[in-house]
Amino acid sequence: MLDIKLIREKPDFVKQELAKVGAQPEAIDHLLELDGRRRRLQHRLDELRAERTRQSRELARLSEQERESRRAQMRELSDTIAQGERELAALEQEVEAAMLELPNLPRPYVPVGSGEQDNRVVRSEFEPRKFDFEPRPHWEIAQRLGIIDFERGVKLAGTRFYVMIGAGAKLERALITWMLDVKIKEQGYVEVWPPLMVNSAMVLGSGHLPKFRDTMYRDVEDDFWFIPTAEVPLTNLYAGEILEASQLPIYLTAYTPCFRREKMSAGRDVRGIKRGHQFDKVEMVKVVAPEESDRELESLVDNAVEICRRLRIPYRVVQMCTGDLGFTAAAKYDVEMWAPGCQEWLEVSSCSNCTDFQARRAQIRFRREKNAKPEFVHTLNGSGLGLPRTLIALLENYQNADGSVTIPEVLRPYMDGMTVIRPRA
RNA sequence: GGAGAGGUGGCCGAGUGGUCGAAGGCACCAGAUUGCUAAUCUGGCGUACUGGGCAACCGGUACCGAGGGUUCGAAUCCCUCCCUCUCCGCCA
Repeated sequence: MLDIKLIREKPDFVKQELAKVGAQPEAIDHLLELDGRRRRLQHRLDELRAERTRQSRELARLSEQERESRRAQMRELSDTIAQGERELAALEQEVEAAMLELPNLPRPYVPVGSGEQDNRVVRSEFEPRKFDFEPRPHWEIAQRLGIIDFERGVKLAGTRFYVMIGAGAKLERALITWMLDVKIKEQGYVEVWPPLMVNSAMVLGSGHLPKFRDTMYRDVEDDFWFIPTAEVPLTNLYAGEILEASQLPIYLTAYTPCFRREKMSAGRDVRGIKRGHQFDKVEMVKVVAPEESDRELESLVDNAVEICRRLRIPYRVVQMCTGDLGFTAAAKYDVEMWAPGCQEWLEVSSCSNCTDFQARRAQIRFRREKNAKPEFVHTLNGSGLGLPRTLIALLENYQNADGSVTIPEVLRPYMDGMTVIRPRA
């Protein structure tokens, strides 16, 4: 959510920034009109209520007969107020709804652009491996090894589901545990095991509601939403709270399954494990003081990249232009791994500085000093990393001519010393 | 799922229709004071919106789990819901 005061004071600036991210600047005019009506009504109501309180207190001192004589007129005043309150509530809801639809504004240093084609590769490492055979796509590798069963996944749940079996399941678990260990032991994150379902206030706080309602699974009986990412529970961990400056920065990490309907991507990436309805992810979230967030984004990217480096898989970091920031991000970097089988760069992490956008929605604040005014924190999030795509890159980069897959060195201790996954007899 | 108890400011805790945003205590902050860690005194000490000073301030309104209702007036009465605790039932 944006700051309504900023919109009131610098509407032209806000419009200009919204245009950069591809939003409709006209929404601001409508919003200002609503907001003006809301404020005028609120002011009139405040005066009426003050008047009622004054008169009510007067009545308290009068005799029953005197009271009776003024009751009708008091009632009229009360009715006027009640009607105004209903109008105000409706207006407030309209303003709120309009505010919730506005995306975040970009940081000043983000390159202006209209879409993917304007993104910039800012760094990369490792040359793509030269194969002396035709590298296979991961679904072929996995099927030959018998570590991913696509047919039975469909049988159990439906399309976009798969089953990992034997060394595949173990490799998934090894990746999760290893990534968490790096986050916790080396990068200063606190491990969290959050609920996988949250209530609607939390999904609103993270910015997934109302706009991305259709992309999430939910329980129809109760107010439960399956998390599309651990960003939701982690960012909301301190929702509604006022933190002390000494508590910041807060670094959180969690491994969780994530659930997505993928309705908007119907028909895309249907092969393999690139885009499932359920997938594993190790997530990182930072809660920081506003002046730190730009710097913290850089280190968040470093934290994600470190996983790629240790796996020794070719990767690149892409800086998103204003047109590709998405709804909540004010600045964003994607980390992509090269998949030689699929012949594409796979987004394994997306690191965002959400500035105070989520903090406003979720009311996460902090005090610089004991009796200082509360200020909104800045929140950041990034994958560290997404499992399926990391696994794709791993299988495709570490495949051998005979169909076996070498296990990266860093993972061997987590695989009971296994060095190669070979086809099952 | 059933029965009972309860949800008040950072915490504890009063308040059962009328100057209650809410006593008191603790904690915290500022100052004063006592020549030791510490004690004592005074003052301050919620959030949001809003009007004015357009700054350190002064005023208005809202908020006592949430939402409705009764009333001239509700933290206080009524209804619904949510949550916590205790007991019972059920269950992985």
